[in-house]
Amino acid sequence: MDVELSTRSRQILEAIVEDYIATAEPVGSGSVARRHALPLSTATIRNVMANLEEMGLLTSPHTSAGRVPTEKAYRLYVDSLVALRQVSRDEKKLIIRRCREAGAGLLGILKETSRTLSSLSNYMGIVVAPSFTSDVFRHIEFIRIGSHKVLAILVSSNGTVQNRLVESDTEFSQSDLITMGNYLNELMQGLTISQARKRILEEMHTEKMQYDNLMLLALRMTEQAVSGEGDEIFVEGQARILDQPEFNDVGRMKDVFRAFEQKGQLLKLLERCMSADGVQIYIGSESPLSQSAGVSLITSRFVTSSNTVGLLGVIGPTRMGYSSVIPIVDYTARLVSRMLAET
Amino acid sequence: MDVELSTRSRQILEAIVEDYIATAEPVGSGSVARRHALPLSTATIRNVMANLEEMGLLTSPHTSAGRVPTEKAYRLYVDSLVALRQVSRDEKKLIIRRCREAGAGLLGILKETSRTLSSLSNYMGIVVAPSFTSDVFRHIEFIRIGSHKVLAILVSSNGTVQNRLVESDTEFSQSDLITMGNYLNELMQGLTISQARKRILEEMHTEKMQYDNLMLLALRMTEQAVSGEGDEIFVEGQARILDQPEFNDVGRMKDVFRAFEQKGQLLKLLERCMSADGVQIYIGSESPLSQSAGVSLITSRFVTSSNTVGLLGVIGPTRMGYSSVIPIVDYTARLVSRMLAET
DNA sequence: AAATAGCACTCAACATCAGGGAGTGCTAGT
DNA sequence: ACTAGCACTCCCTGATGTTGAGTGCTATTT
Repeated sequence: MDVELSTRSRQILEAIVEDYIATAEPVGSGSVARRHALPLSTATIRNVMANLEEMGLLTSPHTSAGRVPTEKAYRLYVDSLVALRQVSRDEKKLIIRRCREAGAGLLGILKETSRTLSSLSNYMGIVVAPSFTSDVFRHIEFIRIGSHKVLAILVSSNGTVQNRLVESDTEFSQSDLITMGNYLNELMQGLTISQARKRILEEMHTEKMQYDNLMLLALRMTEQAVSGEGDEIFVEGQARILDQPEFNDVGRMKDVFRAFEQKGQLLKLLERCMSADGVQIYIGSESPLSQSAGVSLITSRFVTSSNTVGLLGVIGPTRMGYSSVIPIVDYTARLVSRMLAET
Repeated sequence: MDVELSTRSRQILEAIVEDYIATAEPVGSGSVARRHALPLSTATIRNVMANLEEMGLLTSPHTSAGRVPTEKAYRLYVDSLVALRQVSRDEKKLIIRRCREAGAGLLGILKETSRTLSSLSNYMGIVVAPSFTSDVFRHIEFIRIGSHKVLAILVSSNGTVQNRLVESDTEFSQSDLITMGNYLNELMQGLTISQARKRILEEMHTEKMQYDNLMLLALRMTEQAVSGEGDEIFVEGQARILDQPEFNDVGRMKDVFRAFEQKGQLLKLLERCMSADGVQIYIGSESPLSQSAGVSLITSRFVTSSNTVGLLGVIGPTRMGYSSVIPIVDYTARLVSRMLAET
């Protein structure tokens, strides 16, 4: 499959990919010769281009138009042609500053980060917060709200707070709530949230519990608090991709926006990206979002102080400025990890 | 300015507005006669239409096209022509069910409500959560997270929880934190969050505080927790308006999406809508979002159990199905208020 | 044999033009 | 006071022609 490519072919392919990324228009032999000052005639370039087309690296929208890179070409480009730009000092500063300024807990930082990613890349920035359930339990607290309402507040190690309003038939005194809290804090000490949940379910079926109404209720309430869906995902800069010429077509635009309507779905798709370390690049149909075609995804994982892992990245058209976006995603992931580690 | 309109003129205007709402296309004298079975010839209708145009209620995009209602016409239509549809039993059921199912605290309900509004109206649903700062303080709690990090958790009467991670130079023991909590709970009892904030600032300058380092720190931390921006606004169903033919134009679409990018801005604009009771209708340039033209806004306030007030509504094109959307917004606001009152 | 120049060919894009039709305004007749 | 009739306007559609960027092939040069 992977035919050997001569240096010249590679040069030309690179030129075409980069031209196309820059202009969004099919690039012809003429433009390549002109813009890249290769010591070759257009005819020669045409020959090479014909080869590349045969190899499935280029297509032409119609006979008398230039060529457009295929996904395979982008893949090749990303794997072995692209010269990654350095993240500039200014960009670094911006990322750091934004991170600092957010400062309202983990989620605040992550939300701001998705903004930053979007504004630096000029595409959509996304951040998937680390799953709450894989974080380590830190503290639970019950606060009496009404006669039959209790607010359960659950804090995990990375400082994320989940709260759940729970109704119950019985009425609790404040001291009941404290007793319950102590008991449960003991019970879940050092476990992850999902382990804690399992432990609670076990405990609920213990014999002694059948007679301790109070504790049984406490367990029930905690179970509810602990079983939060609450995985957060931040998508920012959707309006930005409207500037991309490929989305001038209303139909395509709808596709993209539809895809981002239900974040639940999105979350499931993105989970696949979290398996590997380092920057991951998904081009077009490789991307888990493939339903809405023509979209590429560049992601990297980050870790929190409590060793849970989240995902951040950029979504844009396949025709994306890989050379600058890849380093930005990489740098941002490292930086966020570092920032969170300080916590 | 408000010239008397004959019954016939009003009938015709109503017909035109409704036709245009249904079809999004300039409506001519022919269609009016056909679709609404008026006992009039097209010529007569034409005369009337010419009058209406002169009054600034209609415009024609060009000589040989039909007429399109102006904002003024919509205003008139909404004020005195429209026959409001009843909210159907099914719709009511849906609203209630969605509300029930959400159930994860105030914000959960509101988020779901914005979804519901969007799906029932087929436009964008928006909900502005009641401002946290005007709610009544209920409880504050400090939880030790790291050696120099404390998580301050602030609960208000309607069950909303704000949490803020605070760093400090001093190290606190758990019992310190409890003392602080007790003191502050006492101090802010019965105040609204913004009153509480004022109280704290006063207290910080009290003479006795200058010597009680612990309490001074506690106040500082609380001040941070209390000064949260955290006003939430939910916008749902943005993709839906892409189906509206007026937004087939990419430029206009961009406008709208841009406007919704920074929710902070949006919030400020919407505040204006919260002054009056009942359903508010803003047509085109009347709407606080007027920058992105051609948009109407229908809102109504709702109240929580602790008497703070929020806003909910629908955003759509000026050519909006007022007859069904107005009752939906009205009903939803009432229902949400009722649901929250039960808390 | 590899690179180039030359040339005929293709095809989207743009402009031009005519016919059709929906709609209008006006006038004269009921 | 309404309606019928009619000339007129102007968008829309489709047909037609032209242009130009780009191609593939072939003969020629290096």
